[in-house]
Amino acid sequence: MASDARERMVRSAIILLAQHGYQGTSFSEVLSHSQAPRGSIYHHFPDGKDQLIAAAVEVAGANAVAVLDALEGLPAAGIVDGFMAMWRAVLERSEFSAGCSVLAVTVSSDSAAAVEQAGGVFRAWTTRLAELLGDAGVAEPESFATLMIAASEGAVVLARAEHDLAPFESVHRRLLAVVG
Amino acid sequence: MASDARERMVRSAIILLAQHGYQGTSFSEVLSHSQAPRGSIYHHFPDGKDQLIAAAVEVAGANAVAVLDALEGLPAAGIVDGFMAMWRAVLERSEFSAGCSVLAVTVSSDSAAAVEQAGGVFRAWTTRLAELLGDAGVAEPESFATLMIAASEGAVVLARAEHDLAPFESVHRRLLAVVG
DNA sequence: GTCTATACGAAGATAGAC
DNA sequence: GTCTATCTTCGTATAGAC
Repeated sequence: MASDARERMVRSAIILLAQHGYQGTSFSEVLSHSQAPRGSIYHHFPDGKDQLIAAAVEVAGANAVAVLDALEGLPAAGIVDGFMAMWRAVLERSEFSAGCSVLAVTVSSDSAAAVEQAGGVFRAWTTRLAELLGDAGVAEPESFATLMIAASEGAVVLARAEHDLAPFESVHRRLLAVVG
Repeated sequence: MASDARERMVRSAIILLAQHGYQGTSFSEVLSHSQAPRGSIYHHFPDGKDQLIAAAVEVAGANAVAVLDALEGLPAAGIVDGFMAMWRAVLERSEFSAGCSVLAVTVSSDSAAAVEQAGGVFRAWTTRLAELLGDAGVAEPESFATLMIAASEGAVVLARAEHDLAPFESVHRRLLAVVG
């Protein structure tokens, strides 16, 4: 299928961003990872790399929102567990070689527009998570949602750097204690 | 002074890492930022970029440990405030263009050795912070220290992406509530 | 200890054939 | 819609003069 190539490239860009950051996500890497045909880069992304990265951030953001949506109606502890399980899966499946692609764009992109877009994604996550926590009866849901996003992002980085799930699990337990 | 050049280059590398990540910290950038003479790169860093980055991570790690040391003897809330003040200063002075250079190396370096070294720095911070918190009478000091490092690192990223100190301050307040 | 010059590869991007 | 070829710029690194 022809239009499959674009989707595969975006998906590969998300993975490569999560592993090696912005500059590590080169066209060559994306093409070899996605098995997409070389001549179709500027067909699908006429504005070049910026457009590819923007698509990747958008899709990565939407993916996490979908994970959050699936947690609707759960009690607070279930929401915490579900959200942390998503990040744990990233760490385990990649053997600590991948993290959050949106965070990677924030700290390693040279494009102000890309950072802005990442900020929008973080805001969307925080807003949706706060809704769920509020429905579950958590006090000050926005404040706890912000803590949860920040702590989980940081915990993923710590686990990656230390090649150890321990700091991630420690943060997970502490978040449960706070919300309990 | 001749031997000043090396120190200036390392200092510039720390700043550039915090702003643009690993690949954004090129020799050209480091040289123009540090005003160091071009011919002295491989004099001071015969092993090239890897050696420069390693020196930057080591110094950045030691700098934060020094900040922690200065908080010795304070009550728990003072330790939280002092640690968060360090990161707040980075965000404010850079107008949200800089974050943590050790985190940046973790997520955007292509060198496994550099990531290992970053992990060692995070461990050292956590250990020292846990000591201080334990002395201040905090229960489960290691677990809270890990949460604090993770949450502060994540909060810095959120504030950068959103160009707003609000998520950072929200996390700061929540950490105080947890420890208080 | 610092300089210039340069080698070599990889990056993003464009042109034009098919 | 995909291909090959090519351009330019930038990155790291080295050689050899001063």
